[in-house]
Order: sequence, then C-alpha cells, then structure tokens
Amino acid sequence: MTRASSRRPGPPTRTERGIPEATVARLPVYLRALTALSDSGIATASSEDLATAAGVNSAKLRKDLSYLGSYGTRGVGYDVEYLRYQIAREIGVTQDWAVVIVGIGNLGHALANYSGFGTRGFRIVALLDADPNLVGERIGDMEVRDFAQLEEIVEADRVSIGVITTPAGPAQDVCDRLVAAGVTSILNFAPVVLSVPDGVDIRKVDLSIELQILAYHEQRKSGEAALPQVPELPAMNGLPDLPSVGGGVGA
Amino acid sequence: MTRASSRRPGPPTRTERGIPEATVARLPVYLRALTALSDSGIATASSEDLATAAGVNSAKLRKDLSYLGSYGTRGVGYDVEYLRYQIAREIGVTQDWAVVIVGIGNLGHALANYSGFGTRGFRIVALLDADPNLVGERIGDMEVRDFAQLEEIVEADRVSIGVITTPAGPAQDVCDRLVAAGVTSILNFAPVVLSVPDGVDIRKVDLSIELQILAYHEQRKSGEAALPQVPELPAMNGLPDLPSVGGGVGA
DNA sequence: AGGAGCTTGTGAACGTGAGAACAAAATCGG
DNA sequence: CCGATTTTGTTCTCACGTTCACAAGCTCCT
Repeated sequence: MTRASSRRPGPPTRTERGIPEATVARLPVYLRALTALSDSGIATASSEDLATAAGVNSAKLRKDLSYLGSYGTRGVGYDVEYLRYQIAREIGVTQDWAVVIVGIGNLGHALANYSGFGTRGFRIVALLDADPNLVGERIGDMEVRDFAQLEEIVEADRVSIGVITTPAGPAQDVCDRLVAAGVTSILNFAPVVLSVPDGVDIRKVDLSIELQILAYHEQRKSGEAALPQVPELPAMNGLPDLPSVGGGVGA
Repeated sequence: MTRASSRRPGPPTRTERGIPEATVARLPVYLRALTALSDSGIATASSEDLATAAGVNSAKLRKDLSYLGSYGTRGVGYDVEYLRYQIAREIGVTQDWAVVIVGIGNLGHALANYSGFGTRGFRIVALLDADPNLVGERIGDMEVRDFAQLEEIVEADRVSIGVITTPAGPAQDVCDRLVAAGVTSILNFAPVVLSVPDGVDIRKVDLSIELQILAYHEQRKSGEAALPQVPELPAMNGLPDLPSVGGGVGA
C-alpha cells in the first residue's frame, strides 16, 4: 500500500510489490477459474476466456494480471498452468496456513465438516469452544478442544489465521485472546465490529448484512412505481414495531 | 442508480433516490449499531458515537446518513430510535421478505438452524433439496421439501430472495430455476460465478476467497524480510504440486 | 521473409469513494 | 436576548478503481 515503484525505466520484469486491494480480492476468483479450465484440459486461455470464466471484463482482468508481471504471450494468451502457479504463489497458497476455528455452533460445525476447506492452502489444526459440553465431541477426524488451550496450540502449530464463529457476545474477547496468542489474521462471522491492533488483518462475513443489501435493491425494484413514495413518519412517538434488526450468522 | 436530483432548490427534505452502493453496504452496519445502542437504553447519539460503534470514521457516517435525509439535530446528535426506523425503512426491513434456502448440506443446515436469521426482516419459507434422502427431514420447525416444488412455493409465498447453499456443480442450474420461478435476488454460497439476467441481483459469500485474501496479506507480513524474494519458476515444466486450489463453502 | 491477424500490456480519461474542513443550525448559560 | 459551544450537513480535494483504446509483440500463412 505504501511502497511505490521507483526503478529504472525499462522492461518491468515484475511489478514491485503494491497490488491494489481490489485486485487482491479478485485473484482468488481468477485462481479458481484457472483451476476449472485446467481440470477441463484446457492449456491456454485468452484474457477474454478467463474474464468470462471469472465474471469480470477482460480489460480489468488484464490490468489485474499486469500487477503480477507479464505472464501472457501476445497473440496467444495465457498458459493456464503457468498462470495458475504464479497466482497461487502470489496469494500464498502454495504453502499451507494453519487455521483454528473458535466457536463450534451451527456454523462452526458446518465449516469444520466442510472437507474442501482444508484441502489446499489451509489446514484446520483445531476446533475450539469454551463450552465443556462441546469439548471432546468428534467432528470428522477432529475433536473439539477447550478454548483454554488456544495459546499452546497457536504456538505449537504456528497458527496465523483464526476463524471466529461464536455468537456476538464473546466475539471481541475471543478476538483479543487470538491476537494476544499471536494470530495475525482473523475471519469473523460474528455480527459485531471487532477492533484489533495495527498489524492484524480482519475480514468479516455477515449473512444478515448481505441479505439486507439484497432487500434494499429488491425494495427499489418493487417500489419502482408501486409504493406511494416513502411514507413519512407521522411523529416521534409510536414507531412501528421493529424489535431488533441486526442478527448474523453468529452461532 | 439512474435518477438524479432535479427538484427545486431549497431544503432537500429527503434526498431523491440514488444512494451510493458503498453507502448501502454500510447502512446495515449502522442499523445494527443503533439497535445495540437502543438496547443499552441510549436515546441520543452523536455521529462520533455512532461511528465508533460502527467502526467507521464520523465524516463518512455523516455523509452516508445525509443521503437519506436530514435526520439529525445540530448541536445534539441523532435520536437513536428515529434514525433506526428511518434506516430500517430505507433498507426495506420494516417489511418481511420471504426467503428460500436451496441445498441443505452442512451450510444449509447451519443457516436453517440459525434462529436469529429469520427473526427480523426475513422469513424462511422453505428449505429445498433435490436429494430424496433429505426431503422430509425436520430442521427446527421446518421440513425439507423437494426442490421440484420450487415454482409453486415461490408463487404462493411471494418469494423474492433465494439462498443457494448447494455444491458448485448444480449451482447454476438452481440459479436458473430460481430466476425462472420469479426470484429476483440471490445470495450465493457456492464457489462458482453465477450468471443471471439483468434485473436480478446477486451477491456472493465465499469463505475460501476470504481466507485467500487473508493469506496474501499474511504472506506479505511474514515475508517482509524473510523470503528470498519470490522464487522464479525455473521452467515451464515441473510445476510444484498444486492439486486444486479453489474450494468454498458449497456443501 | 514479410505481411495479416490476434492478443497482451498499459497510458489516459472517467467515475466513484474517502477524508478534511468549515458554514449552518441548534442548545445552553448568563 | 446574546454569545459560546456543540454537532450536523455539505463542499472541496485527493486517491483509488474501472474502462477505453491502442501500440507493442507474437504467430501463422503465403
């Protein structure tokens, strides 16, 4: 984000680091598309082909790839295997990342069971929960362990990524413990805004928010000519019943 | 997205539609923050308070809210209940949206079980799966029904939102059926890029992609001075083993 | 060998979003 | 009633992201 290019002019063999965040978010999509093409036995693909498979426009795809380097051949396209490896390496999934999942409720269960999860690039090393009733339960080939063991697990297995699937309540505490234990990347499914110190990356997945965004657009479609234009609230008292919006996939 | 403001000048009692997408994505966060404040018995909050609770900066929050109208009081702040209702109405969660979930694997199970899901604004009206072994299973107070019944359910219950939690394979087919049945908003958990006609909104949630984005940043942290600068691929043959990156929370 | 035909990589224009900064409006104390 | 204080709503500027358009470069055919 900081370092800019300050080199001699000439053929930029590889872009000096500093890939735009928007591009980073699309690289995994390209990677998946390339994997699909590879599985279909396709050896070469043009930016147009790739863009179609990834659901973006081809100019954007070319620009994105240009941040990684010049991995294509003009007049020909990209070698699928070669590009796939380059992107995988750039993302960092050529190595395995140790992951812990904290909070083995419905969602934690689902993620733990999901076999495709750990297959490539990521390895679930522990399922943790503070509830004694859950500790010891077997899920697939793993056993739920006590959250108290977090620190030793993180250290022993070099865990750098934590997934929080607890309810909203304990999420910040869990987050703090993860950070204190040395985890520097967190994927949060709890419906709260977590605060973390600098140097720790956090990403959030929130079903409830996604649905609400859809609802907004849906409302505008239906109401295009239907609704009598947003009804103004009569007064400050007697608000319509709106008990408690704001859930999420916490447990 | 289209209509611009073309009214008399003067006090813009309410912004003519056209809320930026980035703002729309934050409104649910504000809504949740307001609900939390409300539950804490707080009646009034400044933009600074709200911004802290929502994890954004206060200038951005004020600008976001200004798209909805002037719902604050200078020198005072925002009335929590009032603002909450205005945002809820703007998003469209003052009414209930009927939702179907298609694909009752691990994740579908988790979502179906998740009680907070359907509480406000959204009502799960059916759990569907094509697998005869699953049809009839009870989950909470609902029963899994045959995917073949999709069309009649959508029509009977005015379903406008569909959630796809199938594996990648059948996802596009399921999507097409949903669209054909009249669903105009889709939340996709399958690890594929779905294509839909104009007029249909689609959002995607992908665990695998989120993890890969974290991995990218994690790699850059560790490798800040460690790794001997990206190892160049020796030749076109003999790529390191990279079997099949690109999973997702499909089933 | 040379030209025709593709396809990449990138410079430049455009649009959207973020943040700083300030004027306008409301309350409160004297 | 007036000035001090607070906080909103908005304007302006800058950074980021997207798209267009085209020169550079590669392959293939004649």
